[in-house]
Amino acid sequence: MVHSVAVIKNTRERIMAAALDLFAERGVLGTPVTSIEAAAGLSPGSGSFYRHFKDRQELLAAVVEREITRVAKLPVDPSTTDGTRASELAAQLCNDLAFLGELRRLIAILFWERGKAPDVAERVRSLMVERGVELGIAELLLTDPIDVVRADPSAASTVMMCAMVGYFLSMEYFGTPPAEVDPDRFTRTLARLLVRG
Amino acid sequence: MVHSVAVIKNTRERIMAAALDLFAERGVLGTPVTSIEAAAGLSPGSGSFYRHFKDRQELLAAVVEREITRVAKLPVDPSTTDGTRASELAAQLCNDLAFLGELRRLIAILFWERGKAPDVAERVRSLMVERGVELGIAELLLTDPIDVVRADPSAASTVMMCAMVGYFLSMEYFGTPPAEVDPDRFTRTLARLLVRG
DNA sequence: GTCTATACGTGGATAGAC
DNA sequence: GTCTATCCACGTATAGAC
Repeated sequence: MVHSVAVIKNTRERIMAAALDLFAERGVLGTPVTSIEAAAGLSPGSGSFYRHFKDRQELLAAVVEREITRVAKLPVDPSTTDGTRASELAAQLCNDLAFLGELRRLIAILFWERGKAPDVAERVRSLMVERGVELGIAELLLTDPIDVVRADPSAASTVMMCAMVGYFLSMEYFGTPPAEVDPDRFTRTLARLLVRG
Repeated sequence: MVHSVAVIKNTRERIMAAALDLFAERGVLGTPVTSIEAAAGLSPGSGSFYRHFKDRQELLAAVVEREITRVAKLPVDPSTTDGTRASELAAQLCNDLAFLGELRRLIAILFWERGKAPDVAERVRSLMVERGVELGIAELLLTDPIDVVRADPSAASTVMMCAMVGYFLSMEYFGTPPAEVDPDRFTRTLARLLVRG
């Protein structure tokens, strides 16, 4: 029974896809429903949007939920987490940078929404931490750690995470890192500060 | 000749002071002129605002300019930059964290304005970099540096700056650092990763 | 399910009295 | 220099035809 399933993605999908980009780019307040309609191929100003969502807030919630789910399901690029050498950690950090790239829109929306959505902030934060710190990296740091890491492993993890987040956000919001250092040099240097070899 | 100078700060000042906070808190788009008037003790909805500024954009420019000037003039808390020991760097980093605190509103406005004000982004960025990296810290790192720092000093500086910025922004936007690490532990650990002793 | 048309509210900005 | 009053643009949201 085929029921002639629509070949073209249905409108609800197109609205969500368009809104994700627009919300990340201009913020929720900065993207009127009219422009969402336009971006979704609907006539701007017609209330066609409202056949699919109650209002902009409901759309926002749906979009964020969907994107969190998508990102959470992304496979954890392994890159051999068994050894302890700096080059392996550097590779792991490169993966983490890519993961932050996937979180880009969510982070942008979060920043636009500032205090307005503490629950979203918390969920995005734990996505970052779980992926970046808990899952593999912490153990990597704990394998034959240097003195500083041994002295306070969670502080060292925090430094690592903050450096990554700071680098990523500098790129996103300043258009460039504090100095002119490319991702490869950055992750390599960070890794060498944290582990032996 | 006293000319009876106004004891109460004049309205233009009050508007700018109010706007700085409101813009940082809710963004420019998120703070109607009416609310600026209210916050400045004027009747909201009266156009009294427009006797002092042409429009909101002009106000924004004035406010940002003024705040950049204020922050740039802040004295560079010295905290003895002569030695090379980790505790001294940590102290310096604590000062830097305080300095980022002074930049708080500018950074917030910058984030709200995203791509809209690349010139402001550049100026805030250089305020950060000049204060944090160029001015004292770079030399500190170069005095009897550890291998990693010697190998690529500007990459190491970048890691340091990014860690600081990442820590600061995590506090501001997530309400907490990636893990529960207070500023003191954070700066101490970061310092120990970067210098001998 | 999308359109045209429209009612309504909020906020930007000006006019003119005081 | 601040007020009241007002105009206008824009965006939200609904009604009803197709």
